Amino acid sequence: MTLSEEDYIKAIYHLGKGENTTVSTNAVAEQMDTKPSSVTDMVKKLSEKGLLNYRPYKGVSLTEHGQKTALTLVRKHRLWEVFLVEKLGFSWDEVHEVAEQLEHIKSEKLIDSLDKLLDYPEVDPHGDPIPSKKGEFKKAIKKLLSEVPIGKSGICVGVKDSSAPFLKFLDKNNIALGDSVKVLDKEEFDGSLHVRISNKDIHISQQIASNLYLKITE
Amino acid sequence: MTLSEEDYIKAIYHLGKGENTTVSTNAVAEQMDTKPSSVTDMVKKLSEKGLLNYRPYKGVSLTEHGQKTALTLVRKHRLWEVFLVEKLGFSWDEVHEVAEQLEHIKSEKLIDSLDKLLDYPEVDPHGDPIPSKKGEFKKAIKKLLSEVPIGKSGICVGVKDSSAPFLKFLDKNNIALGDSVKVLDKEEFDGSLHVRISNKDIHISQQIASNLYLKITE
DNA sequence: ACAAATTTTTAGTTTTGTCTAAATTTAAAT
DNA sequence: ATTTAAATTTAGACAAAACTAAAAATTTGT
Repeated sequence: MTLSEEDYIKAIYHLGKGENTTVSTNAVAEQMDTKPSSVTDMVKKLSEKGLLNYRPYKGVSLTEHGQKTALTLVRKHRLWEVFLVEKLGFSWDEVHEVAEQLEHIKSEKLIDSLDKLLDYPEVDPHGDPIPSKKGEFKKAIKKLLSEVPIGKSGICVGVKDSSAPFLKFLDKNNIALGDSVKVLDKEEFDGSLHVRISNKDIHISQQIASNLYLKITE
Repeated sequence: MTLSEEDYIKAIYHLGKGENTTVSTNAVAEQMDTKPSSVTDMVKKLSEKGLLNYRPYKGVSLTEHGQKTALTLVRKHRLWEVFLVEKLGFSWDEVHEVAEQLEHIKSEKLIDSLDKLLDYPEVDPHGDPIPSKKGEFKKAIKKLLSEVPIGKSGICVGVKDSSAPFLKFLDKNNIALGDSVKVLDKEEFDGSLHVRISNKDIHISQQIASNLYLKITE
């Protein structure tokens, strides 16, 4: 598999949102930041290789084999993201670009050892689940803080908005990846929340709450 | 810099043995496992980019800029090798192929953080020195055990021959990377050695001794 | 249902890095 | 000092992956 082929497989996987939906040539072109005609060419090649089901004018979907390939790439990408944050002190918004490169490294032993080093994490720094070696994974274990019901707790696993001002806010309030968060109360009229984060009670606006992802624990 | 360009720079660097010698087109072709005509093309391109000094029929050498680029690549390659051995449990002979891929990852922050994680190592698992961020490094600090004089000590940093039987021998005799070795005595007639490794005295044949590298400490 | 708009494909180029075969330059040998 | 051999370069072609412009198929609006 070339680098470019892998990128197409991943793009098609993500456009199908993990489900195995059929996606359009145009959608792939936009995702890949390329032209539809280029997509047609590549899609033909990949369907000849047995990775895609392609019907002209009708769109593409991943074959079993393509699905497996995509999951392996997602697994690699997300494990590297965990590594960058946990072991090298990268912040959430810095990891993507580097992981995008690292996910193409070919070595099964490398990725299995990395998995072990990181103690088999289940989610990446954005709260997205990491497929197992066999390609299985739990999905949608993360929720926006604003959608967590009163009384429930979770672990802070990611942000939706990774702009500097937002990250600065989190920093100022000592909110970090991995922190345990419990929703104590909600204000009806403005949607703001009272939460407990590492034994401190703080008041959080609706805007903030709708940009912070939790992995629900209880 | 493309992947291929980086590979040429590294090949030319290694052929010049770190010194800035002029190397021939044919030598580069052999090293890169490609044809001399391909080398000519690439070498022209790289000299236009200011990385190589090229005179037709006379060979190539690295410019200042090329030298710097090569050292950065070597630094990345060797740091990744240390990572693979120290953090992921790879053996000496498994690291090269993977490091060959990892060295192309582009992120200064990544490599600096890795350096820190590994506690700023000075040599890679084969005993070769790791250039600093600025491109400085000590050279030739490793010696074959067979060339270490009686009474001197060193740390086991690498092997010349990484065949399975040899590595198995090392394993059986509890010789591992990082072990401290002292040369006690030499037999004149067969070149075999009496050495002390982690408080055990053992007898080592000339063949073995001439395949084991030490970093001399005293 | 049919014309217009949109999407997708085809055909023909381009760039990067490679190759083969032929030509040229340099080095070696008598 | 020629001739021969070896090394190197040039010329022309090819595969991968992209692009542009034009043609064909599909979808949409009325």
